Amino acid sequence: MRDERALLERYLRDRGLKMTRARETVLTAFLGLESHVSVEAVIEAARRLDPGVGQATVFRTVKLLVDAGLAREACHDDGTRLFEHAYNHAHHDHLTCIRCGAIVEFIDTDIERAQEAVYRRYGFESSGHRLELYGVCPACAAEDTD
Amino acid sequence: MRDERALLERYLRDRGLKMTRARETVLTAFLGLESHVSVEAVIEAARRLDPGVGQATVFRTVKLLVDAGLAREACHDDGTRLFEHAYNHAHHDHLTCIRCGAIVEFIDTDIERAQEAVYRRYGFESSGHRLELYGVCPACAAEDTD
DNA sequence: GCTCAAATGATAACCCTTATCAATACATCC
DNA sequence: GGATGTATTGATAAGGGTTATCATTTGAGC
Repeated sequence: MRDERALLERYLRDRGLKMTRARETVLTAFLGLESHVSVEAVIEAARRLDPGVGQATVFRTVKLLVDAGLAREACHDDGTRLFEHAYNHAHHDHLTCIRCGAIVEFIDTDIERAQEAVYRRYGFESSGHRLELYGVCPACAAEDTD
Repeated sequence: MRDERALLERYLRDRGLKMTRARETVLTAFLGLESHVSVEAVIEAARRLDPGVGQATVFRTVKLLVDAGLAREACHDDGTRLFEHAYNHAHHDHLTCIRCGAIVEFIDTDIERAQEAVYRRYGFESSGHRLELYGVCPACAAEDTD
């Protein structure tokens, strides 16, 4: 939390922007939530800390957090964007259960390596990727056989 | 085209739905377009065949095409959904240039294999995945060094 | 052909997100 | 510490893409 705040302050200062109470509230709210949160969830959390926070401000601040490297946009399947922590959270991919929505975060070095090979094959410079695996988790699969 | 039409007809018949002129128009329009089209593009193409087609109908029919296995939803990064052909189009992933938007379709058996290993590791039944690699294509990278 | 449910198209509504703008708060300079 | 000028705020409206509503039309089976 201390680190994140310092990171955001530096990001703002470097661009002539200001550290405000609203931005601090949104940052605290976001850090207190688990992964894969919608902006709406951040709005609710922020208003528990300070009911006066406007939703436009939260949208703007979440975008700032992404630019500052504190948040990262995750999957957005139904038109709603989801965000997750990016600071001190190593890169990972997602394995999602299509029944119950459970999300497993994983990292697989074989996949990463193979992706690098694809970049080389087509002469692209890598700048990131998004991998979502979909399936049925063990618990939901067990229900099917009951 | 004949196959696709037959496929759609069977899909509709099995569900007590009807093959209509509008649905035929949308199917023809969609099949005549290249990969990664927005619904708006399908609307334009459909209205070139039959100006009277309503946009709500195109949205509904594209969804039908997805359910029938003729179309597949591709990436949707800016809030707009994109669709691509799914019939007689082998599974593939996408490598996208973040500068010029060029899209390379590729299939990599190493990645596919490694994904299967991830499913096994977590006990999930596979039901599909989405992989988008982002980078800078050779042409755009060359411009940077000019 | 008749019948009846499904489908259409025009329109309004919906959701998420962004723009507008007067009022306010912040950081800097004195 | 206080004035100054710009960034920021929050309320509201607007925007874009998608979906719901509903009277009218169309299709498939009898």
